This record gives sequence, structure tokens and C-alpha cells, in this order.
Amino acid sequence: MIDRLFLKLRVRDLLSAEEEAVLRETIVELAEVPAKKTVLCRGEPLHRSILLIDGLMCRYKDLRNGRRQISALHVPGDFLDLHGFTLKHLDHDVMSLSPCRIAYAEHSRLVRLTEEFPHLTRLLWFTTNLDAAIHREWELSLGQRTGVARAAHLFCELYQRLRIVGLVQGQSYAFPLNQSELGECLGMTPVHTNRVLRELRERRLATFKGGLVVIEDLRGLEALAEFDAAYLYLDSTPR
Amino acid sequence: MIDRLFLKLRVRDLLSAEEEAVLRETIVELAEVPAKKTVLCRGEPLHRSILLIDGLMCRYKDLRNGRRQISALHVPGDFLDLHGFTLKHLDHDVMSLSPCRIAYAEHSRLVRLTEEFPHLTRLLWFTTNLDAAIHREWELSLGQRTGVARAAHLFCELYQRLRIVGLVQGQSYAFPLNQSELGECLGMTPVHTNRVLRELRERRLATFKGGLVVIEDLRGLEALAEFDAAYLYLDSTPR
DNA sequence: CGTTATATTGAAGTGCGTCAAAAAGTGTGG
DNA sequence: CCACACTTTTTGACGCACTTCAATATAACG
Repeated sequence: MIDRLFLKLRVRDLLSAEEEAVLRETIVELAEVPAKKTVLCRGEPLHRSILLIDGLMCRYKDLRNGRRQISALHVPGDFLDLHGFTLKHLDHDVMSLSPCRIAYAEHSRLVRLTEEFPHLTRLLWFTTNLDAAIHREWELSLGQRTGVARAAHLFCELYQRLRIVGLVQGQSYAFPLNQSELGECLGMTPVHTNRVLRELRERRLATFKGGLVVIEDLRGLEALAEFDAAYLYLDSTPR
Repeated sequence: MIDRLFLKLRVRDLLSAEEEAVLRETIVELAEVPAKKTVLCRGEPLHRSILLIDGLMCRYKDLRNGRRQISALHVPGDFLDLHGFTLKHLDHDVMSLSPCRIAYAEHSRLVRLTEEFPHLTRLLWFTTNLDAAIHREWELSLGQRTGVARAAHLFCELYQRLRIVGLVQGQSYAFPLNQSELGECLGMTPVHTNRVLRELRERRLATFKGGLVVIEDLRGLEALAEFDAAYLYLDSTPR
């Protein structure tokens, strides 16, 4: 059930059998969430954190003119709001993009974890810092990359993130959102998103259709995006 | 010396005398850094983290066309690279914008801190999650806000962040960077930054000149920016 | 089969970038 | 104190990336 979390962690560090057991005891109570459902609202007090088991979720913020920025995408094995463990409430909303399965970790149990398992604590701390590293790369995209490069970069990032949890088949992966929502990740309108996708298609780099991304030319896509996976910390290092 | 860190932490939580003492023992060895000096390079192995005592620093990433995105600004009391404690190397560079004073915390000592002081560990974890919350708000700015609103929002954010560490005098604060560097924070060219600043000046909201920000109409600035300080977590909550 | 969401394309408008030059500020040495 | 070099700010003209508005096409669905 939480095996994708272990895959994600073991790409980055050693995880002992005891630590694995502790996580299995901490993360419990499976639940299902339909697509397009807000699972967490900004400001509400939190007493547990959520691990994504299956499906795709996002965090987002809105402006009053109705424009929305998706600030993060989450794939299976990611915590949606582990940062909420120390923040106590969120500064953003969280919603499902596809039907999802989730599991819960009570904050009271996480407190005990920080008291008894310092290495595991640092590893969980690491995962929130990894989220922040992805935020920084998105800031670079939103601030400086062109529309096509932004889209190309996102496709490269998800290729790597999904690959390590076993969710890439050949050169394609499920990416269940529509062009409007993709535009909300990329800081552009649905119309322009459509044009950007057409350019990637015509340049034979990647296609996005019906919630499926097909990478036709990974090297070309990475070159266009100036993608360097270093910010995903895919190296195994003691934390 | 590290009192601004205590101001920052005590806005958010109780900090015991013992914890304060632990931090004083952990953060040592004062150093000076001239302006415009790169203090940390992406990729290099880290064995300590840096606390900013005085001055202004930034983290940034470059693209090959020479465009740069500043992904975070740091004010006195902030760690520059506490995330580096769990990441082990950085995905970005860090440089000083003004002459700075810094102090060091050895990672070996931080490891011991995580083993012996779980609440303090959670508080330090919190500060890295606060950095991430600021990243998210910048993503919203870069993706969805107009140029003027982005600038206005940044001025509001720094007003609050500097205020809690005692670095706002009346309605103004030191913000020692030039228009090019400000543009690198805001995802815009120096030329456009200049025009945006003129608009804020002409609308009598704020002025930025000679490294000094003067807020003329805080409410107006906040309204233009849709600024809501909630993402800065200025409330005292047990972590 | 009709209804609704999603994708696609066109045309026109705008915010921001680019290029270029001038003006103002800053520091240095004489 | 001025002369000079250099950086930073400011402004103008023009171009492009992206938005907006609108219409049509296609797919999804009960």
C-alpha cells in the first residue's frame, strides 16, 4: 500500500527494516477520493498528514480575478501536506485531479516518530525539502522559461518522478488532467497551453492527449527545457 | 548575535531557555561576506548550514541565455541553506546582495540536535517549510500576478519579514539591491522593472530608491497585490 | 441521440521584452 | 574640488509572446 513511498525514499537513502515498520505503523486508514475534489482547505487546523497512494493531486492558490496557480503536483508516494505537520495549517488548498487513494498519518504519531527515530525524521524532513526544491525549479520556469520550455520541463520532471515509483511504461505515462489544469501549472491560459502543446507535437518531442503523455524524444525535450534532474536529488546519500 | 533568529522563532512558537542555549552552542563562528559574493555553489557537498546575521542574501538559478531567477531572498535571522542539512548539496547558488555577516551550524551538531531535541528539530523543520510557503507565494506571483502586483507583493512581504526582526523603521526599510536584481526576483527585465516602479511611485503606493523602500500606503499596496500575510505564519502555535 | 466538457483555431489587443540612447548617480584619482 | 570612468536609472520606439474574445470542432457521456 505505501510501497511507492519506500521506492521514493530508497532512491535517496537507506531505509532500515525497523524504519520501514515504523512507517507502516504510522501511515494507516486507507481512503478513496473522487476526481476534482478539494481534500484540504487553506487555514483549517490539521491533525494528520496525507500520503498519496494512487492518483494525481495538486496544491493551488487562487487570485480574486479567478486565475489559479497550481504550485505543486503530487504523484503516488508523495505526502500532500507533510509540511502541514510543522505548519499546523496550510497556506493553500489541495485537490485531486484524478480519482485517488490516500492514507493518513496522525500528527501525534509523527511527534513520537521525531522523538524516537531521528534518522527517519531527517528523511521525512528531506521529503519536504525536496518539495521546496521542486518549487524553486517551478519559480525558474514561471519567471524565465518560455511557454514551450515550461511545458517541456514539466513533462521531463514528471517522467523522472513517475519513473522512480514505477509509473512510466516505455516512453509514456498517465497524466490525468486537461489543458486548462495544465495551463494552471504552467502559468498560462488554456488557449496558449493548446498552442504550446501543438508546438511540442509538431517538433516531435512529446504529445499530451487524453491524460497521457508520450515522450517521443527525451533528449530533445530535455535540451529544449534545459532540464537537469539534479534538483530531484535522485542520488542515494545518507541523510 | 543570533538574536534575530530567536525573534523569528518566537513569533511562531515557544522557545525554551534550554533550546535557546542549544542553538547558541550550535551556531558559531561569525564571518563577514562582501556584497555580490557567491557564498554557496550548487552541487558542492555541504557539512554546515549558514545563518544570516546581517545583510541581504539571495538564492538563484540561471538559464543558459543568461537569464536568472532569484528564488528566495533572505533577511537577518534566516538560514540560507538549512534545507542543505537534509539535501546534502544545493540545487541553486547563494550570493550576498549587500555586505553580510553570517554564522555557521555544523551538520554533525545538527544531527545531534535531531537526536536530543525533537521539539527544536520540529521548529527548525518548520523554518524550512516556511521557506517553501514563500516559494509557493512567489510561484503564484510569477505565474498569475501582473508586474505591478508582483512588485507590490514583494514589498509587502519584506515589510512583514523585516518588521518581526526589528528592521523596519517607520514605513521604510533597507532593501539593498538594484533594479536589475529586483527584476530577477520578479521575473522581469530591468527596463520593465523600472516602469513598474514608476507606476507604484505615481500611484503613491511605495517608492524604491537607493536601496530603500518607503511604503506610502500599506493598505493600498496590499490591496493591489492581494497580499494576505497568512502564508508567513506569523501566529504563535506549538510545533 | 442530444448535452456538456474539452480541444482547436482565428483575429485582435496588450503586457512585457529588446534594442538603443540619454540622463543621473557613484567612486577614484589628480 | 573637479575630471573621468563606470554603474545604474530612465525614457523611447518597436517587436513578440501571450491574452482575450469568439467561433467551431471533437470527444465524453448519460
